[in-house]
Amino acid sequence: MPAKGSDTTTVKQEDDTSTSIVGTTAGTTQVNNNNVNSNNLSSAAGEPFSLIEKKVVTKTAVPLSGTSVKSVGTPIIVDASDASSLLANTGQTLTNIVDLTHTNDKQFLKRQISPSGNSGNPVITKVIIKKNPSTSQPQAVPVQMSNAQGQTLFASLPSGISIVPQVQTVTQTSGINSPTKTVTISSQGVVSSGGKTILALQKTPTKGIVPINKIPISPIKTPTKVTMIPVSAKSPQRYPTVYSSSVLSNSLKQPVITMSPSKVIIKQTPTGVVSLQQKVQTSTVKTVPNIAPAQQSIRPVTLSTSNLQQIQVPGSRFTYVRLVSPSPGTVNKVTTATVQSVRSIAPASVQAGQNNSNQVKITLPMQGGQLVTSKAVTSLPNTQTIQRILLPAQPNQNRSTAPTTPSPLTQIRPVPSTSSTSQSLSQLIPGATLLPTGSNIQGYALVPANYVAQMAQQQKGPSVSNLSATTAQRPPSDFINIASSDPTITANAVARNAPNLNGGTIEATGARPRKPCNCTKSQCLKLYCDCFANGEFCHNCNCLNCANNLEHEEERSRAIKSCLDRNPMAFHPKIGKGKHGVNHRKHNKGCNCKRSGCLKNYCECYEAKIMCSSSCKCIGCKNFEESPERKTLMHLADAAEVRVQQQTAAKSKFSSQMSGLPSKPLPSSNGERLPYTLITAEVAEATCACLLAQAEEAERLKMPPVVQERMIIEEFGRCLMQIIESANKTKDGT
DNA sequence: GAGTTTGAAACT
DNA sequence: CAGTTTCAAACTC
Repeated sequence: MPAKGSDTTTVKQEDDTSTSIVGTTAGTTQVNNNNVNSNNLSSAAGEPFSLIEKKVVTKTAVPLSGTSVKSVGTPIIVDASDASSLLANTGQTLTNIVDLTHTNDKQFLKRQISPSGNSGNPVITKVIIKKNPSTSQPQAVPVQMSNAQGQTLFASLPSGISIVPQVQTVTQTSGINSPTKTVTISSQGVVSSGGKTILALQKTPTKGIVPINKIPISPIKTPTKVTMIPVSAKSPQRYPTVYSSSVLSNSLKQPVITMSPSKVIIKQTPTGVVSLQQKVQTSTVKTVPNIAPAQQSIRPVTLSTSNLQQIQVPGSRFTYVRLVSPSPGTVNKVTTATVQSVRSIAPASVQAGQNNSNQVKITLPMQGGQLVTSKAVTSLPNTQTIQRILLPAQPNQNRSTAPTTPSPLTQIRPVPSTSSTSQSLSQLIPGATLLPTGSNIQGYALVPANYVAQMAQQQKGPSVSNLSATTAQRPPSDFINIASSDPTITANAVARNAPNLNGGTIEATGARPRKPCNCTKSQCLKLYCDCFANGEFCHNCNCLNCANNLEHEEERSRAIKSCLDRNPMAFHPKIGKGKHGVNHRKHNKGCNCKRSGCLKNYCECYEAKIMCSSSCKCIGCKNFEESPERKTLMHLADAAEVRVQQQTAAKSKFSSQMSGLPSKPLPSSNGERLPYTLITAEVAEATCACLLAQAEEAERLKMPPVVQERMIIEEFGRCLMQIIESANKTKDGT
């Protein structure tokens, strides 16, 4: 479905991994899929251009359930003029971006380009890197696009970064039996296909394009190269942060895209960095596995002239800067703007002012339809040294049943630790934590994910202003990692993070109850440490000599790299989908149990509540479907769970009954404390008798034990009520 | 809470 | 890749 006014490029493609996402001329992007749960701003799609106000949607595609699309990447905006050199410089090749890697079809790229002689209209060239049909070498395919409206939508970006002010739709024909697929390139250059957000390369705006500032998306040293936006996928599961060794490795050196001869995979790094991962000799865009819908969208980002708060970590040579929303609103609002994710794609829009205005109004859809809007000074000086935009980290999770509660937005941005950064920092997303460029881990920083909620919790609900003030002085230990606050999220370490973390309670802030680690020797920098394995900072843990925090960021980064060197999949979820889909989870690596029969939590499969599979190398496994031992355990577990639930319910009921009563003894007129003074031995005895009678009655009715318990407890509640009533009557003389 | 068991991770 | 060691969680008492 070509967007109105957009050019259409038809691509014949054999691969059918794509569905369609259609953008509009307004720059909004709408996922063309019924499954899309766009909870807000979806109506914005199709909005025509306006000279007064333009909308640019920056978002990732919503995963499309029921499609085969697995990979949802990150829109990457690259200066087309640099594309070739980028490839050359990296010594690698980039071929598969939109999966346009077909080599034998002259129709590979049927371009229907608007007349370039569209006088007065800016002509923008987009470049898609694809495989050269004849040489199989990567090449940049420029696609000219003209703005049908002849309007300038985008102010100038930092040199090299551009936004194509209109959407281009690429229709893919996936072979004879495959339906036509559409790939749409949104106005930000986000190439999306079926929930996949794919790399788009765009040329710097040509003459006539009005500069705009945008969310900083550029490497510090080469401030225009890469934009990374959250990865998403269709699976309802949420999975741990994906660490990419190659990316990390590269990132530790140069902020460049990691590319491979055949594919670029946009992934997340350990620190939540959305990044790219190599994958060789594969023709399809690889899935970032099992990221829940909640993770699939770009977190709402509000550009604002936020207050910048520099955080000087004692003993650290880093200067951290974080943004705090200048809004005098509520904590919730700040939290929303900072860390909240949206379940479905909620397109954020950038509303550009009049041409040449250097203000951009960013409207960001928030969960629940709430919009947070703020104005931002958008001039992004070319001298800015922001190296990379690290967009929201995806929380770690491997439980398919995990609800998609908001996960924290985490952002990592290296910045120079000089005062000159203030201006550019003004565009940072609230909550961002910045690393100085001087760091040899520049390009990475650790973002205080969820810190707002944490602070709210720790500080017993401070106001926003307090939040802001205190944030600046918070020690790094208060910054937690990029992991999710999802109460049910479990992290990468599969088994250990199975369901009932911290007893299954959910923190008051809604943050996931994270089980504190107790590491003593690993400094929490090895995979032994669950926090580390989950891509999280230690926080409120019991570990000794912990280095899994901001204060040891370099060390931590090295450790991550080391882990990835050993095992590139080290930070991948251990539990993946089995052959039969989401409902058949499977331990990717399999367990290796010898003595536990795979029926204890030592076993990662068992702990993850999945059965052992052919991948397992366990001995004496009893964790299979027909295992009587397993069934027995399951029944026991179920019974226990029911019992706990009933007890909880009974407690709750009792509490509600008691809620109307004085919480502490009220002094009576004569100094007595009623009704408590009435609980004499006789009263207690009578109460016991009532309870016994109730127990007998329950037994006579042959109620299940749990029901009997409940009956007795309820009887006890009634007794108490009677006692209290009697006390009150006595007190009142009635 | 201390000690033991267990299996993944790390190491050789 | 296999064997061994280290480690921290799970478990037992």
